[in-house]
Amino acid sequence: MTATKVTLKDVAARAGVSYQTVSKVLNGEMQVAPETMERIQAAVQELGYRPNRIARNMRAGRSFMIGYSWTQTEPGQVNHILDQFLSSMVREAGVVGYYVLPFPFHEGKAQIETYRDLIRSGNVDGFVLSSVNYNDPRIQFLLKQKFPFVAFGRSNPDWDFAWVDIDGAAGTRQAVEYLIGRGHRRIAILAWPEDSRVGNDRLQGYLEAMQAAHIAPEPGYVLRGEGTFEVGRAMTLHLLDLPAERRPTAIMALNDTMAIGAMAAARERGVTIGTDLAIIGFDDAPMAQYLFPPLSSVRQPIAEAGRKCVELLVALVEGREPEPRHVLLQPSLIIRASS
Amino acid sequence: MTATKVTLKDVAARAGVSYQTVSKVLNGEMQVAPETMERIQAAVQELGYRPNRIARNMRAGRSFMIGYSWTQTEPGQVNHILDQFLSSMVREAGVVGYYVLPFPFHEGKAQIETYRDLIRSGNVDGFVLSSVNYNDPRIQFLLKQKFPFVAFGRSNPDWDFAWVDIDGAAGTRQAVEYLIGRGHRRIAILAWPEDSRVGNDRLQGYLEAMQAAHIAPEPGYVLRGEGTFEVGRAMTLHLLDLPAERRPTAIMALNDTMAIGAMAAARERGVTIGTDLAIIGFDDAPMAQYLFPPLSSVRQPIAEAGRKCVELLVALVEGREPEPRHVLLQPSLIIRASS
DNA sequence: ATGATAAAGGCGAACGTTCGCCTAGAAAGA
DNA sequence: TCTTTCTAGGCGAACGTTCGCCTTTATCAT
Repeated sequence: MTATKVTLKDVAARAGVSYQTVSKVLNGEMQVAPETMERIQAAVQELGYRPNRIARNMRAGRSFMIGYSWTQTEPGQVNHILDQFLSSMVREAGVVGYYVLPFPFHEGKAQIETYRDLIRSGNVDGFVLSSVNYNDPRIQFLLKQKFPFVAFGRSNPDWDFAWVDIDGAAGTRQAVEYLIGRGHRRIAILAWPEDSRVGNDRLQGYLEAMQAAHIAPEPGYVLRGEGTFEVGRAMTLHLLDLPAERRPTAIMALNDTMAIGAMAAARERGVTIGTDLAIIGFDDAPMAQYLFPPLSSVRQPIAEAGRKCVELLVALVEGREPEPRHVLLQPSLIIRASS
Repeated sequence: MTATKVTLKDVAARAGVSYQTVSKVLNGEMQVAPETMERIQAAVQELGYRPNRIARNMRAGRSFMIGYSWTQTEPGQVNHILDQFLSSMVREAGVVGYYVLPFPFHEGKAQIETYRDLIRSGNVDGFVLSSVNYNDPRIQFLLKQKFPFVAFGRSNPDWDFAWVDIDGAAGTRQAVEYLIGRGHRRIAILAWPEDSRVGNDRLQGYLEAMQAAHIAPEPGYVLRGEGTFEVGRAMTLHLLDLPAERRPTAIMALNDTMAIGAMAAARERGVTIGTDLAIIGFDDAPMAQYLFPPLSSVRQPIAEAGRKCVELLVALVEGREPEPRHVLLQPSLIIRASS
């Protein structure tokens, strides 16, 4: 039916005014006689006019697009984050007249080239970065280019840029405090390699909680490795094979996948989870509640983070100083039968 | 540094030709003297020129964007599909010069309005639909508008449109055949409500496999309900509480969430999964391998589906007839300890 | 009556491309 | 020598907006 695109000129012709007038009226930039107003609105309705976004962007000299790219998880890993994070960004962006543009993730040098190309071709007005780590080359590049971006996650402390993050230390601290409150003293932590900023943050919360409770940190209780099921399982087997007086009574894992590995190890050693050994994970993966026993975990306000990223970025893009420039969101501890 | 946008005119000025000539040379639509060619290429390099995508689209009268929207899962549900599906679409689209535009999902009448707006504003050249079901209003609308789209999933048989789907019946059939091969005769299925096209497809595979093995379909073995943990658990409790001679020895669930509910029920009744009761799920959720015991499941080639959707859609958008017009991908059975 | 002011709306230009047609000069054929 | 045919490249126009400035007519105070 209305197959052909309807433009300002079509509306103008029908309303009997110039097309520029229609534009101004629709944008509320002009006073017109009430009857003219009505004629224009009627024409818009009848023809089903919508401003052409491309032409509008062309004129505006920008794209009203937010670039976003994510590291695809290996098969077998979950990205339960993406759905919530992206959905909330898309929604929030829509409210303020933007869209989110997902683009392919590339490793290595090609990655920066991708960002450069998107900037040069005018494809995006700004970026949201995720999977941020120390010395992130994207941050380095975008700072140098003075191109607007918001990082979901922190990086080097001496770099100044807008970020949104979840307070990983607070999450772990809360969990460990809970364990201490339940009488645990021998609490081990399954941590990540030292080059992980997120891992170090979360580990920090453990150290703080232990110190606050005046529990001397047993050196062998901080284990580091990749955050996989296998690593979590192996670490836990090692812990459970310690002599009885040094064997931990609780294990904090920096993500649920490791926690599930820990659960498998406990099962193998005939240790009852929840009574003999408390286990708490991090992320509150959707499956956590269905495990046996259901896994306690630290839940992150992902949707809120997505909203905030967009909010800060749009401010930057439009030349306003975002207030505040850094957002640290609080996770919450979800207690289930595993602890 | 190169903060200001560099345009064709900048390149042209530096190369000493008209900007239209630069355009044609870069698009390979014109023969020029080798030295001119070199000068142009040098200028492009030195200035870091990239064609402005908005202007290009403006001229082309289209957006080179593929609209995509998905139903956000309730908290507690997993969307492990999204990561793979979207990533593969984005990648494939990039290869052929398109981007994927995610837009907010709306329920009810507002949904069609969203699609209509995207079309009228020239925001997208076509759509990929997911979560398709019978009588899908989006399909109805887009067919009437003659606007290009590809559905990931089938709908009413008498509607003619391009789709990509995963052969759910084949997946279930394979799984049930496997169970029969292992000697099971009393096989129950945790199915979905009758208004689910996907659910009916998958159920069909069960019926076919049973019939092919000449196993009379026990009426009480086909249970229907929402695909949640709780429903799966309740159905399984019911099955396990049947008198011994009618109690099933195997359960096929139409998704992993129900299968996990079934596992919980078995545990509650002291039934050993894998020996006393075989359980097979569907989807091969990332967690399936880490459950206890690891859950057998039907894995779907999601990334391949995403690629195919884009491939078909781009053909439609560019006026070619996609060949073939329907793609039915085969899932594969992953056997683990639960069966 | 006269000039100032406001209200209502018109008009040209520009954003950065691509497309189609045109032209100047050189080479080639008659 | 004159016409034709290439070759290399130029030029105007258009896509659909928005923006700034201008014009016309009516209104008002002096």
